[in-house]
Amino acid sequence: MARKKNYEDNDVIEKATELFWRNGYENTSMSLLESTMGINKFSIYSSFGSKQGVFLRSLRCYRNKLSPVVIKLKHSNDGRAAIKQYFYDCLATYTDAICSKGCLMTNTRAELSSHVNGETNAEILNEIESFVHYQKQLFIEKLLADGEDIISATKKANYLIIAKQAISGASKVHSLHEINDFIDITFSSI
Amino acid sequence: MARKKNYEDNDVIEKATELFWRNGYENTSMSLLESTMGINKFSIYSSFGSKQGVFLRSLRCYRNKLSPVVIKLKHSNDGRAAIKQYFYDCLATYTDAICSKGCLMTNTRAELSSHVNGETNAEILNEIESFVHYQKQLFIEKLLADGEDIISATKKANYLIIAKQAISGASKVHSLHEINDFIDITFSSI
DNA sequence: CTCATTTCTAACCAGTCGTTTAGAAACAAC
DNA sequence: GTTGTTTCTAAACGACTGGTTAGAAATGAG
Repeated sequence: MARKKNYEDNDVIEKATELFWRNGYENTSMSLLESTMGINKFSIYSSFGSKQGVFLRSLRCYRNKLSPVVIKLKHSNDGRAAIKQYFYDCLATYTDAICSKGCLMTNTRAELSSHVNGETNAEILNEIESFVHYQKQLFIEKLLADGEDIISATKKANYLIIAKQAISGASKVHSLHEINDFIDITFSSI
Repeated sequence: MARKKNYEDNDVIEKATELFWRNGYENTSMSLLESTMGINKFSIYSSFGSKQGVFLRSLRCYRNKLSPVVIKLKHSNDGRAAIKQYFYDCLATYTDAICSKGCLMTNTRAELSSHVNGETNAEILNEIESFVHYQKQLFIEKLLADGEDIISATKKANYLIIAKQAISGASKVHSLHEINDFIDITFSSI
């Protein structure tokens, strides 16, 4: 029984996600969020509470973007070949027409983990950590299905987790050629 | 024929380096630099011109810290075993009593390469890029000495450059155990 | 239409950012 | 001791930060 708001939460979060993805958390200001989301600070704060609230919703939005690729890996029967394909699929999501933005979660973990103001960002980092853990379990699952024993599957999963993070970072500063070299050799060794 | 300044440039830069290394460029404010370097803003600006000036001197200071490790690699005759040792040596410099700060150059490249205000930071990024290039040439040199042909040596050097950057990032969020798994498998495949 | 409720605009908050500057303090040459 | 030069302290600069708020505008219920 009152005025209706003229925007959809999911629509404006979609735009915020793109912005955080490109700029990082700290380097995305509220005024930049205002202009990009197309609503002003009052609306942002009344809908999402805080800058961190916007970011948490953006993280969820990002995971949704990623989920088809993750599901494809989960349901695949190709063992480590499926993991290699997963690497390529993820790499494709990092890159748009202009440049590579890397992985939003990997970027954010690198950005926030060094800060000492840990308490404030703990919720964000927990979300990311739990995804990384899920991803690692998927890797182990695929390696076991490929005939690996649990010891070496775990060791190789540790390797692959770090290698996948490397691709996120490298996609921003290296050529596609160099990254393909990296993926090739990464999977030639496991 | 005037007042003498009561600090040594190299001494205060040493402290600034530690600070940038731990916090990153953007997250190190001038007032934090003031208190850590032990001199006030006037002195900082008259000695180093700007925040970026302080950082460029800090980068040089960091390279000096790293140089014995690089020289050790350069003069070694152990081929890829020397590169593996170089990885361990670098990893050791990333970690102090409290935590791992990663590699200052790798951290900085990741932090600044995404910003669109590229012009301002171009000088910093150029310095870093030239070091990465030199490092890659060293890797190629060692692989060639190990009997590799130039094509595969180059491909493997691309792989190693990205792997080494991965260690910098991973050292901040993964256990030493996981990183050792990573280095082991990295060198088992080349 | 009236009225209560919600969303909107736009100004404002205190705090911090990198940088500058006026003036006091210290020093070397005379 | 005076003078000229440099370094120091400390306050201030405008621009920006994340966040708040008063009041106008819009809406649905009676």
